[in-house]
Amino acid sequence: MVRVRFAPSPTGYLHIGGARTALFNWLYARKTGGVFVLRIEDTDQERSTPQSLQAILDGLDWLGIDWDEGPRKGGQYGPYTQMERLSRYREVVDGLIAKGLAFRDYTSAEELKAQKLAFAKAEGWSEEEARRAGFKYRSVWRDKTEKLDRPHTVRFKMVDDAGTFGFDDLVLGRIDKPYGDFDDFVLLREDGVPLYNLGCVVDDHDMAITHVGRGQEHVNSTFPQLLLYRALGWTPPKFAHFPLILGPDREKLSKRKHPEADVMRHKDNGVLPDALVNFVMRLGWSHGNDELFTRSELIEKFDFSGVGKTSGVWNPEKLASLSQHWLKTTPLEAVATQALPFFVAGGIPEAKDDQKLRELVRLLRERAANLVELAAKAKVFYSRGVAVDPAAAAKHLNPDGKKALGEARKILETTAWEAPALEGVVKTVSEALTVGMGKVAQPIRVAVTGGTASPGIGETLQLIGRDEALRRIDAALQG
RNA sequence: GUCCCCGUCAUCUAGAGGCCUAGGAUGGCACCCUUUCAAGGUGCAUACACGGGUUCGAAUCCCGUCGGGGACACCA
Repeated sequence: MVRVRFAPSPTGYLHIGGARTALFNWLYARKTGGVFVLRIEDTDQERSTPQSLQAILDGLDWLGIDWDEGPRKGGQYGPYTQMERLSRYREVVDGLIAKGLAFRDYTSAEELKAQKLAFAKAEGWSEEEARRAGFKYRSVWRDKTEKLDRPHTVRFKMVDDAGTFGFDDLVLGRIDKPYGDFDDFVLLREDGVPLYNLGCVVDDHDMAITHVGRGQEHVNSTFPQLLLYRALGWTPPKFAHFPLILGPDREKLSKRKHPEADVMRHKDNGVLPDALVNFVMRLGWSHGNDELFTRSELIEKFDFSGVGKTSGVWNPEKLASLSQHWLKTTPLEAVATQALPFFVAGGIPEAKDDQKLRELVRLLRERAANLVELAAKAKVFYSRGVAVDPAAAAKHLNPDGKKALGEARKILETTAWEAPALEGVVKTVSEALTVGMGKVAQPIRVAVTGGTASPGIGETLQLIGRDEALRRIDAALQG
């Protein structure tokens, strides 16, 4: 039974990279009939907030990623929030200490920092560069067993071995590193709260996780984790490290530098969740030459073997293109429902979930890349009167244009107000005046919409409504 | 700096030694369609980072160089 997890820390909104990690894992669970666990890694007390947790849950909900165990759901392996599992970490750590595989380190943070600095100085590094001076920490307490009544961390006693160790990554292949590359790393802080490596390993084991899929930034932390599994006598899960998503500047997509890193920003931009999912999937995963995937196709086709190794750069044009595609192909009802808030927010407070909304969505979604654009184009169908673009007027409401418009107005007066009949008026007038249909349709379009671009003129007139359309034409004739 | 990962069109990628005069998608350009816009159709331009090997044959395997990214916390 496959059991995978997504383990965000609630320190901000749902990040695009996190969302894709969640997606890959979720897809794998759904494909294999396995279980998708949502675990909250809230051990960073400084930064974790309930609001962030909510934001992450909202993001997953919006994307349509549901979990089988975790917050709101429960499950037999709970609790699924790390701060509720403190006693378990303590228990595991005590066992490690008893076996001499971990130790209490009474070195204070200040002392440690001083050691680092001294080392850096000896190596010729400046104070700012101390963290990358290559300092490998071996505590003076690592072989001592006494228990003092003083604040201490618990550290893993790094194995001293000249050799290397490693693992077979499902996407990267074999990776090995020397033991000497690692510190006596911290398991438990002074306050008894676990660090990432400990919490992650204990929880993945306790929750019976079979596959750990995460971003490539975690490759290096896999090594200490591997050692922990060994020390605890547990079998490690399989690991799959996914390539990173880079911003347009080719650096890792970060909340700080890249606004597009926020999943919900795309919702606000009027992108459909299926479009964002499709886009983000193709960043780092492929299935032959396929580009478009429905949710069920993704479930059917996803596999870690299709995940690539190279980081992908965010491509807004492609997102826009996919956004438009999904806008056009998603069932009309669903699009209309999602469009309504954008109408209201976009200056059409009177918009309702009615026939008019659906008709507008049907016509306008062919011409918009997202719901924001769609709502903007819909505005003219609700307003009283319309502001005519001067450039459009100059081009199409010249004397010839007005003549055609006047002719059309006369016939419109007695025409049944339905798209096909209204469309026919254009033809009638163009034949009567022996001019092209564009010479008739464009003046009408400019008169009733204020601009040169709109859906078919018949549909446009019908949706604006007889009275309002004639009123706008009269205004244009007089202008 | 050290270690790890990666390196095919501008971008996302297909490609598992001959199927490749390297394919698809997005973007760009042109044309077609056309009452506008959009969509759609057709076509064009643009890539195997570089240098050595291995092989009858390399985008595919090996080595080196260069380039990019990531990790180096009592963050995750």
